Amino acid sequence: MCLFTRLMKALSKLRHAGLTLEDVARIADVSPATVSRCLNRPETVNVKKRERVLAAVERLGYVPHGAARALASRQSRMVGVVFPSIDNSLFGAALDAFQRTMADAGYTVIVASSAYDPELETQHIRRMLQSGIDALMLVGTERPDTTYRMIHARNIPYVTVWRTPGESSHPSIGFDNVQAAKHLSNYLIGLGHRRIAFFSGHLEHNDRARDRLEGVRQSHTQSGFTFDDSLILQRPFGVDGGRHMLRACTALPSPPTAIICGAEPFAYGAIFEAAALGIGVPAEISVAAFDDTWLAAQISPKLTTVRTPNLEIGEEAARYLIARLAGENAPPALPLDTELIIRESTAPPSQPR
Amino acid sequence: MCLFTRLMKALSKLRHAGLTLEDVARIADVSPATVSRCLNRPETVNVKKRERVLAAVERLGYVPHGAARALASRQSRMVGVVFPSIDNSLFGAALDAFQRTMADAGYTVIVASSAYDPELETQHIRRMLQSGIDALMLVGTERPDTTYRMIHARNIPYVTVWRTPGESSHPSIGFDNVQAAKHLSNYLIGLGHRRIAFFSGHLEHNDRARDRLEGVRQSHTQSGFTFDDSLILQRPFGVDGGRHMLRACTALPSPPTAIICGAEPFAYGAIFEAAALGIGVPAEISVAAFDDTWLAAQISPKLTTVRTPNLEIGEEAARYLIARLAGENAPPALPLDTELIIRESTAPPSQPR
DNA sequence: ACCAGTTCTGAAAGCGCTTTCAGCAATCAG
DNA sequence: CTGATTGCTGAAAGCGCTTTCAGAACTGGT
Repeated sequence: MCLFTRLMKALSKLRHAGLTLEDVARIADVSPATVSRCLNRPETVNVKKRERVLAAVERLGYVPHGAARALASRQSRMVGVVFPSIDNSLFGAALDAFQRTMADAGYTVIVASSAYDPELETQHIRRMLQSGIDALMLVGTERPDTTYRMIHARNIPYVTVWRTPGESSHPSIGFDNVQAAKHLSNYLIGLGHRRIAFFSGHLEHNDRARDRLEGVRQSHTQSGFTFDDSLILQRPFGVDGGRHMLRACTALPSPPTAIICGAEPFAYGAIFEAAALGIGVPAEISVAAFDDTWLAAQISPKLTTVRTPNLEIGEEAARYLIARLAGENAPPALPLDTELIIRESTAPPSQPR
Repeated sequence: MCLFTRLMKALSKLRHAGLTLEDVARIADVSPATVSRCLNRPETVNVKKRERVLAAVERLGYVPHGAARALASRQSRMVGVVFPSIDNSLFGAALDAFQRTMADAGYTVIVASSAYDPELETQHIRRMLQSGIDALMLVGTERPDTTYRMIHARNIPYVTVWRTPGESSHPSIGFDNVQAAKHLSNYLIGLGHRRIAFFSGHLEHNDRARDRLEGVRQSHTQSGFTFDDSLILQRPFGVDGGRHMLRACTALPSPPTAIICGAEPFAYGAIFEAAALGIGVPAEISVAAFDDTWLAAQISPKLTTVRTPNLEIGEEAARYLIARLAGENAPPALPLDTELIIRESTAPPSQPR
């Protein structure tokens, strides 16, 4: 029996290549249960014994086995994030902040990128649920009911970001896209613009973009103007999309005098292309956008844009989930503020009509 | 006993809020072992029985419990990545590719950002090892021996990226930073430049940056010129660093005629600041860099830069790890190619001496 | 010196899955 | 028709940890 046990232990060593809690227990001359307690709720263990155990842990370089821990305690201390894209400083900033806050609370973050593909998103969510994540963060609220059912079935806290709680029934941390867009549009209308184009990625699977468009619409209506739907352009996300759309809309019989870009890369593209075409910004056409990523204040002309609280979103989302995970019934944070930052890319139209 | 069992089951349901493999087994009228086999090695199960089981899985919406699986099978199907920064399209692209390739092979990716802080990196690695990752990807090879020992102790495959195998004894996927820098420097020297500045982030914890500097040095030596160490500037990573360094070095008594930026954001900063200062690029000073991220070809003047295979690095690293995980003793891929892309930001110096 | 109350501790029972192993049935060679 | 082989299957033994529970070891009040 003793031989057998030893053999098994040796074998286990070979495969696992790591110490078990039992090894630590033996060295510290306590029971495995006590070692476990030292690691999880140290205050419940006699101080002398605790020191002995921790010393043994240190000396052996023992690292607990996460899966075993997760299985026994029913929590993995991992949280999942599915973002439309991570190769984008917008989400990058939020992710960074989220990750940092989570790490401070002892959680590990799993990330996946859905590439703006709803089906891929579902797949990632399923895989993460399966990995046993304790919580989940998603962008926007638009996704099939079946997906939400999957999440509810696991009964874990989750949070959607980049929109406000008001805009859906899901716990949500973000800002009011409609208001932000309305504010920007009002500013442009105030400058005298009457033909405003809206540059966007595909609206179909992007509730944030649709919200922003809605804000532009409302701004027009409430100012007594009509928004020309033919000035809504859609292209794949990226600078090139912006270049294309600028070319397309300057070629129109009655071109717009201002452009609102649903995302900043479109604005860069528009400004770069305008420069290449010899079209003055803002002299001949004004350009404005959302997000205020690092480039906005660097290019020339400096971009008028709506600063969105990207970092804060990541941080608040983490804080909310941590609170839920701790059993607190915290409400999701209030809507965060956006700020219209007026720089050089917007001006009154050259020939006001 | 039966009552007790039932009670336990019910309780488990409440907490886990999910089906167990046993539930599926009961519905499909087979043993749990068979269900497990259906999920893992379906070909070993009689086809009729298998269909019955899979139907039950489908019908119940059963999702296996990852931690239990990991514990029993000794593999978590998760791989870890620690990057210096994820809010950076450089690493973003690689991460995206890595993640996609890994997902296709059924692996989940855990990411953490070390913010270029070696201590934070160690901490993240420890945490990931603890989470039970099956493999690990790290940037560069410079880190304490203790960290590598931790990894070896777990006996999991790992790969370092952004350098070539030759540059260290660790499995490595990337390109030859020294050669790439030498090539770029040679080009500048060939144009007639004799005073070349090197803009860099902190060299201390960045082997890639040091390699690039080394390449610039070698290029000078082999061309018979001496590289002026006082032209090595270091600032925190980012556009602002580039702006500062440009200002600093144009104020020098004998300013450089060309700048090599160890990372692209410095080049953007330099070009933006030069524009603000009315310094002509490349008329008065040439600017070149590494990485060829999306912005390089968009700004004006278009940036001369070394295209680095960011995406390929992510993909190849994933492929390598997948092969190792499958038990193949694959060697890490060959060094990847870089390409000097000559655009508009470099030209012969105005007054060659 | 004794008992109630308090603090700690170790034994043991799982957590939900994989995997080994023995056994049964079906198949095949002789 | 027999014995050996093959293909599938279910029982059962863990994987390495947490957590419950009962009891040991103290504490202080009387």
